Amino acid sequence: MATLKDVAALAGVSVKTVSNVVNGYAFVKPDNRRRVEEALVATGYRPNLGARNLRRGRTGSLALVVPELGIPYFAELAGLVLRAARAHDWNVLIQQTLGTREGEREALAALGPHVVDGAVISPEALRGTDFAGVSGPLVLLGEHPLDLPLDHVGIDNVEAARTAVRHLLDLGRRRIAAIGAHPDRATAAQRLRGHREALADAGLTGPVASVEHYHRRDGAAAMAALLDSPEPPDAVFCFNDLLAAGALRAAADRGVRVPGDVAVVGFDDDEAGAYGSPSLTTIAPDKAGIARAAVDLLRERVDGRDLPPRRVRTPFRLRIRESTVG
Amino acid sequence: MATLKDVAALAGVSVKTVSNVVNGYAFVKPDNRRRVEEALVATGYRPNLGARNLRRGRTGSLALVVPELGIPYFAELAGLVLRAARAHDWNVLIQQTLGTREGEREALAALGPHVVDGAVISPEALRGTDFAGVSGPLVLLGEHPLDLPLDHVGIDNVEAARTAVRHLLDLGRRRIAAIGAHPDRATAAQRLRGHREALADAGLTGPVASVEHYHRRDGAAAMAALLDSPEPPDAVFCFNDLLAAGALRAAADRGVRVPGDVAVVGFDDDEAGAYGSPSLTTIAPDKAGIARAAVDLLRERVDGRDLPPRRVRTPFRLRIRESTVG
DNA sequence: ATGAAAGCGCTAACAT
DNA sequence: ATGTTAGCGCTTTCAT
Repeated sequence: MATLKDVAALAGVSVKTVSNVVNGYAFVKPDNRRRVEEALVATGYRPNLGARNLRRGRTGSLALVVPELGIPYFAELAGLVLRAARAHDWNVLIQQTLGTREGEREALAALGPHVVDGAVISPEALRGTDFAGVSGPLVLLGEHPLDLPLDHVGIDNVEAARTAVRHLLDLGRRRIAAIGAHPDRATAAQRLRGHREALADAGLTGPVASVEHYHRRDGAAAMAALLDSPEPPDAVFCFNDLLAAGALRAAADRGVRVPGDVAVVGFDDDEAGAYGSPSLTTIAPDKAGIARAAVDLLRERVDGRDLPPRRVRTPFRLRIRESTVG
Repeated sequence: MATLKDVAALAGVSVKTVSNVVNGYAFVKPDNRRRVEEALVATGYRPNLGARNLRRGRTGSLALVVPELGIPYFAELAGLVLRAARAHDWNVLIQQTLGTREGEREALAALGPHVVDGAVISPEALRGTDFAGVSGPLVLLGEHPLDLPLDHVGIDNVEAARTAVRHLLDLGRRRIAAIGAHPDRATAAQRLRGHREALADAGLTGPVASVEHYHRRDGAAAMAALLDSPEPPDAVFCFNDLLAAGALRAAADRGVRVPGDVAVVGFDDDEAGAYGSPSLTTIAPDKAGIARAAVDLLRERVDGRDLPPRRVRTPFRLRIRESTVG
């Protein structure tokens, strides 16, 4: 692999001049420029980004930390972050945490200093203290009770959950369950609160099912238990579309009709939900907006502006489909 | 950020000794070791990986190049590659190509030399000549007619497609369509060939639908056209589960029963297919095996062994579900 | 406008 | 066992 020095030798100039040409510096004698450019192609020179970054003190990469790429919401989000990052000439390095605090701490540790310019992280179970040793700029996805001087971007989960449950109430449903409670996930607490508040406004309460993971399997198990209970619900609000997919399947397995016997609402707007039978009513966050905002925020931080922590609240909408208005 | 030099100064030793401690070199005087370790924690020292890699001539990262993370198969595969790479202390940098030749060439170019130690790439439309300027070790996912001295890992697509179509024939279906033909995708050609051959063995032929993308939308459109044709098929083999999901939806929209009127087989074994109604019969590749093999192969190449190009053929199985044997 | 040389933080060869 | 030093490839003063 040719280095600047090789090129300089071939062109008969100093490395400085070659560097100037490579970096588009304007004032290079035309004759030298030509010779350098020829040497550049002759050697097939490609800059060593590692060396350049070492010198510049930047890495050219950012980290994206998510629970799991197997969860469609995060896969889609990751794709959008990749796209947004490319606009800033950033490479993206992805880490999976599996949604555990341990995994999240490991991820934070693994990308110690100098490996990325900053990180976009979607924490599930992190405590404030876990951020102590963190090096670079950080943007948090989702709302968190963590009172840290960090940028956040995400939707209003409480309001979104309220919207979902109100939709069910408007449809005349009265026994509305929630599936997805989790002891130490911040978003779960918020969505649960939205569920509780919307019901309270109507003078109601509803059963709550906890899950260990946000996977289809867990949604199916929770739904099965709910349907087999003495007082089965006439509607279910699931905290993500995977849980909802499992719930739909459990209903089908029992011959329970959706939405006839029980209406189902999800959260995330995975494309799979739009194509299933019945198609899934869901809360649709603006994922592209989230990805873009997160990367832009990170860029500003990395550029060193000394800004106060910001919270960007992205919009969402309720997409009504067959699982509630078949 | 503390450097080796800072630590050395604080501990009153040379950088070499600190480096020895940091790198777990055995022979350090206990007293010095203790002092260095104290200085290490006192300064909160974290090695500058960029500098270390510059020196070692490695980057500590590998690239994974896939069409799109929005496609569940690639999202899941990416998650598995992430996991496999962690076992080798590799960070993974993901690039999306959107399945176009242009995107694939850009991805190859973007990760010029020095940014990754090597790449795992899942090419769709790449020609042999596009690999000319590639720097490091490369492992190709899927089988490709490209006659390049590169490692490949993937399943036998022709045989897998044959298996899918034979299953349909065994069920008594006689008009078996294929959805997913594409002019310049290597895997499409292979699956098409399997379809054709299995039918030919039974003295049959079947309609073939081309698609532009491998998305649900395209599957739905293709299925709609097939069902509306003068001689609708009694079975459909889709080249991935997304196309199959679209096909199932199109059938449902027309009141066509699956598998009663038309049986559907997919490819990839996305988990969504197992939970849908009807659940989807599909070809299930060993994704974890593919991810592991690819990363292991890359590791050997990076370690500089001068090996001949290898092809690892990973197993697959047919998962029979409701969409063919309701 | 360009060259010489220092230095980013680290590892490894060499010396002691 | 540990210190000294060169050098990975690049950018950037500082001269000229």
